[in-house]
Amino acid sequence: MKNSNFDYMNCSLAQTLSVIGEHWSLLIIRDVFMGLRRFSEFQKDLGIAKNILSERLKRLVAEGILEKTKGEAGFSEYRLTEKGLALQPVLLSMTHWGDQYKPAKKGKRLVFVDRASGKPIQRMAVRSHDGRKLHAKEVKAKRGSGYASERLDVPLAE
Amino acid sequence: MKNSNFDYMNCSLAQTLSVIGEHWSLLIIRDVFMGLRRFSEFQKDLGIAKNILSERLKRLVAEGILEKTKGEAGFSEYRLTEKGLALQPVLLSMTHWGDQYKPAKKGKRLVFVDRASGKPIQRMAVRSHDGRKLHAKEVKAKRGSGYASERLDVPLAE
DNA sequence: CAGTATCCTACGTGATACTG
DNA sequence: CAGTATCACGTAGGATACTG
Repeated sequence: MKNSNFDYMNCSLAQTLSVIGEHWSLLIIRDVFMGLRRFSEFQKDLGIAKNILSERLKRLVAEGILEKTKGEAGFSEYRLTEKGLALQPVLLSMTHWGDQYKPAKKGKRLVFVDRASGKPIQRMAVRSHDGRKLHAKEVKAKRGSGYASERLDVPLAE
Repeated sequence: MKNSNFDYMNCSLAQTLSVIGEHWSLLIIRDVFMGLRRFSEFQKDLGIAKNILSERLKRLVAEGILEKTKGEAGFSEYRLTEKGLALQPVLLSMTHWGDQYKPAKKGKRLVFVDRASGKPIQRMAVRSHDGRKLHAKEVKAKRGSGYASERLDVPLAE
């Protein structure tokens, strides 16, 4: 790839990929969602080289997805910002897809529950304005005001 | 990375990343969602090298995400299988995040609508069993029956 | 503990030429 | 049109040693 990011593409998906679409970033973010906070925890959990981890954390902080603070014990800690927390639908959509199409033999590896009720959350789904679940083929894309390229104007999943 | 995939990790997210977590795959899938079907269309739209595109398409077909058929004109066509269509929540979650945090100057690049009503779909959101939208911090992870590693057992976004 | 600094290797990628 | 076959390159990534 020319410059290893997709900024030049006028596409929100590509924009997102330029930030998190790289081998380690999403896994680090997942770890933070799972409650890991410290450099050594990420390193142990992921088996990632320290120089790479250092670089990735720096990048995620620079992107405003993580924030670095000093923990009680005086060690550095990384936590999700709101921008980072907003990635949860992405993580859960991917996890649900993996649950369905790349399942573990014995059942789901993780179950996500509503902290208040303890009941599992719904599967991530696309919903119409009035809340009905939509199948992929019921959705189509239209140009928005920010649409800038000469990309083919074809309906989504026609 | 040792083997460029994450199969060794007991994690549905990592499983999903091993299939689509690579620079071009998701963008190809997006193109198919947008209605592109042919090798030359992908190549032109993405500016990807032909050998790479060939390899990626082969992989996506092998994974059961795309299926290759002969179109009317005798040319090869690629279409999404149900497994591929099931990735729509992933794509839309990423797109919505990009819309919010990496916006185009003039507004949304694409708007996704319910084909029947023409009205925009809802933003992708995590929902409780009874349909309430949940904030990231209201969700926590619990071990499922397929949980197999000695990973730290920490709550999600505690 | 939480990194930084090097070195080295392998793989993803791009460019180009060729084929059925 | 839809690929395949090579080659050449850059950089992400791993390993290791070192530091505040």
